[in-house]
Amino acid sequence: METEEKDCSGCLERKGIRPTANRMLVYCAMKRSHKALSLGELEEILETVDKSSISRTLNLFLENHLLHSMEDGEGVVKYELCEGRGTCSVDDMHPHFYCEMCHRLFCLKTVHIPMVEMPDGYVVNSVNYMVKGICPDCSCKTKKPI
Amino acid sequence: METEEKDCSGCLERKGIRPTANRMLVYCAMKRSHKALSLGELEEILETVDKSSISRTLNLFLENHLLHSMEDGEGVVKYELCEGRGTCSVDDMHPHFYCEMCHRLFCLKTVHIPMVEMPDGYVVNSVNYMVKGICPDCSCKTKKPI
DNA sequence: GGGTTTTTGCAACTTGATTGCAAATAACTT
DNA sequence: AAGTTATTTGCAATCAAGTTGCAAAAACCC
Repeated sequence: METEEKDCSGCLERKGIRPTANRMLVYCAMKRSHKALSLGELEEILETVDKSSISRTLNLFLENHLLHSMEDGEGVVKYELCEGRGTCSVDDMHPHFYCEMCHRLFCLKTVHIPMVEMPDGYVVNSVNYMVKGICPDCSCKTKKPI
Repeated sequence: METEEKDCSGCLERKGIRPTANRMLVYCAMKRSHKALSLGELEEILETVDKSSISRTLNLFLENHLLHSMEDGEGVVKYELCEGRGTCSVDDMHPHFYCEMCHRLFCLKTVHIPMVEMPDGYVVNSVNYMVKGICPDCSCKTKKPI
């Protein structure tokens, strides 16, 4: 078994997830892609794995806090592996930027999400900070004369 | 015409939107509900208005910055009227909390969204701060013995 | 009132995602 | 190692949110 695969199966087993071939493919694909992926995007990458299996795998990973999800600005859910080994602490997360012009989603990995103080009684599992607007590429294309 | 309706039509006209009967119904429904609503929820409230008309109305309002949208944590888009008169500035917005147990969405109107510093070139139009976890109702129900 | 534009409702469609079920695979037991 | 059970997978069907084409209705403008 190659090292990448061995790494993956370790990560899954540590969470009590049986590392089947499909699950490792999903995990590795997400690890290799350094951005958030949707079910549809994973389907394109993993031609051999059925959509429904990917869907079930993602939900399994989600339940076991192996990844977190966010919506991409147009109603599509995207998934991203948690950085910290397993626990998806709020500090690990970064804001996302959705460009309303080119409809791309950017990970702002250099920016830290400030945590707000929650009213009593709320248990926080994850935080999504989504900024919408115009990305650098599009904003310079559309620069209006002043 | 009742005062509520007159208010609504004024708000729409100020934005250059013709205040038709349906549009006023949508606007008033959102004003009366003090939480974010989805297309489906509006459809239930406004039995007389067709889904497609509501959808077109929401998109029209969105384009004219009369409301802002966010995703509710399960891939459904929710809409909320902008607070400030018309301009939906980032300061007007509040975080939302999605309970992973009861699947409800809470508006944390007392909490202010901290603005992060964006890398150069990004034009910010809106910010969504979405916290996911367990709400007070559910967390006390599921309190585990220590 | 007559002509034009805008809005609306209906039905059909698109798309992302989930589910039922039987076949395939893996795990367990003796 | 064979038989038994449990888990996972692929396929097709289904669900649900949202949008679109189009003709009828309503509003607008002389």
